[in-house]
Amino acid sequence: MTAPASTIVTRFAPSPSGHLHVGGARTALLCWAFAKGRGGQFLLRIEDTDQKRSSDAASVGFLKDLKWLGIDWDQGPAYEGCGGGPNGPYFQSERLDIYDRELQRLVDAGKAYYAFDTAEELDAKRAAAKAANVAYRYDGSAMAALPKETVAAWLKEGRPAVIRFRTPHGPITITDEILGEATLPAGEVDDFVIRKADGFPTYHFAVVVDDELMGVTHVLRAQEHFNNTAKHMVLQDALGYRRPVYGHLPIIMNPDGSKMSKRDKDKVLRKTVAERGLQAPPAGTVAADRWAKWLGDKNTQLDFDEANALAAALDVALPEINVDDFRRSGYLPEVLCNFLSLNGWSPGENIEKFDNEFLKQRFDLKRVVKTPAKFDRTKLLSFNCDAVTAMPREEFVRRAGDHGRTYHAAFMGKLSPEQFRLLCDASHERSKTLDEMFRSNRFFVTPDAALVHERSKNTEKAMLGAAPNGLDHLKALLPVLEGLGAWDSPSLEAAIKAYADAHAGGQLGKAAQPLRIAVSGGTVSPPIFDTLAILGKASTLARAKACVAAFGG
RNA sequence: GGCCCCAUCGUCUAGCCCGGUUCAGGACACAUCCCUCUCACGGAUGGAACAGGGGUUCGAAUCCCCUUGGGGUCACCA
Repeated sequence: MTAPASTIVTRFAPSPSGHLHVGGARTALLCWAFAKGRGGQFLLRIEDTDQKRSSDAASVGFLKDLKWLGIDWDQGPAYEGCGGGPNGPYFQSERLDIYDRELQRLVDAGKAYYAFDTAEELDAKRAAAKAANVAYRYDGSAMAALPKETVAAWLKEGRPAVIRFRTPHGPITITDEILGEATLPAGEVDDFVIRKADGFPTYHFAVVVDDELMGVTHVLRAQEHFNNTAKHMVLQDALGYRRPVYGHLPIIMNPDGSKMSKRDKDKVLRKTVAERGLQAPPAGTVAADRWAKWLGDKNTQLDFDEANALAAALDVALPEINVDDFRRSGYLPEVLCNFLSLNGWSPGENIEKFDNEFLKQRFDLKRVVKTPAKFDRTKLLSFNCDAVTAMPREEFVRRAGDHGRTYHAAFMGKLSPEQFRLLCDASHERSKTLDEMFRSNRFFVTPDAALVHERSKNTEKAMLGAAPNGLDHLKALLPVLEGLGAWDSPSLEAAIKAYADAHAGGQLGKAAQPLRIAVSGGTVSPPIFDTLAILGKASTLARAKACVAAFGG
């Protein structure tokens, strides 16, 4: 398991708050592809040094999402056959003794010092800098000059203290495989905190220590970390560590250029709630006190489950941000990976449909672009549609079934296996996602008596109007269907086509559309013969009669 | 605002490193038409970009500079 010294080791190091979003997934995927395509190892480390924001549930969520995407890790938290390894623990919160040891080395060498500034003091200085329109930099001259005895005494009396790194004065040049070289002028990096008052290391410190100890050779991460690299480099120098190769990937953004965030979900929900004038939360979605807080404060965000429940109740689609959102919406993991890798990279040669194996073989840093990418869900949907429709029949039945059992249990429970197969066959070629057939075919599982025949512009146009209109045809079709012996798609097709030929001038639509409205309540369904076959004779006739009544026949 | 980075169709991108083979290629989206029992799928066709300005050069999307625009970052968050 231990990697030879020459082996490439990459890592994905998420902080377990919230869910794995597409940006993080892209980083993980590319790290994985880079290492695995070169016979190296891909390592997963959980950066839970922020006690307030980290949770075990979130950690497990990340592992689950990574697994679903097909990204396996050689070292890291143990989960479903992945993980383990000689360099653990892989949760930073379990490595405090290691950080303390390294921290002490820096303090002993005079490369780091205790600082006792209060949050209020620092906030005031930051505010002043902002008011003066200059960049804030910590001035360490007072704390760094504190006599040893004073420090010891203050520590002893329990004053809150952080440890800051004594950043050497001078310009720092970052070398990046994607962006090239960049030099930060002297003074740009101040004496930053490396251990917080709660005893936990800061991100910068933990990252540097762990990357060294875990033998990470290549650090691939998002461009928002680019400036941090300077801090990591000075730390590596001070600790006598090796320097990994860096590559900063372009950030993935919203189509409107804003940073992708879960706030976008709240935006959609707020808009819908306002449009419909909703006063109270739909039952079982959001607790009353949360609802009031959310409505009252635009900065309050619903959590994952609340947002999904509310969206389901309102029947609105939320913009997908997290990997789990895409899964719920019926996207295929292999398609998501494919599309994600195309944000910021391309294999060239006009190739854009490929699997993770191909990505592993072909991914390299030279072809990573430097510009931020706007995430185009429409194109993703098109890719997904191609992959779903290209699936073999059996595979579609299996995967749609899995999806249905996970996200549409009630729907699945109301169809027999045979009905579900027929529905799959009828829906497969028009499915852009695995979720679509469940959302657009609810009428199949609505009890006959509960089906509403809505009087809308479209339905009235199809049913009413000059004779013979849709209602007339529907009435005439009733005895035809009633007299039908075999109730399957071919028999229905033969009978209904014969009717259309004889009574509607061969225009199948004149017969099909009234039937569609009769059984679905609306104007959209799978092909009508399949639809009637799945529904069965009794339901079809009951619904047709109810429809005749609803349209005044 | 300081600092850092970037700049090809609406979007993702190819081409740029090593200037001519490109009046810039692909995909998604869009438009028109066809197919059609609805919705989709599919087929055909079309419009669509080298941010602007200076250089260098016989020649620039490709090299240099400036302007403009965009992004990142400036926490006891990662």
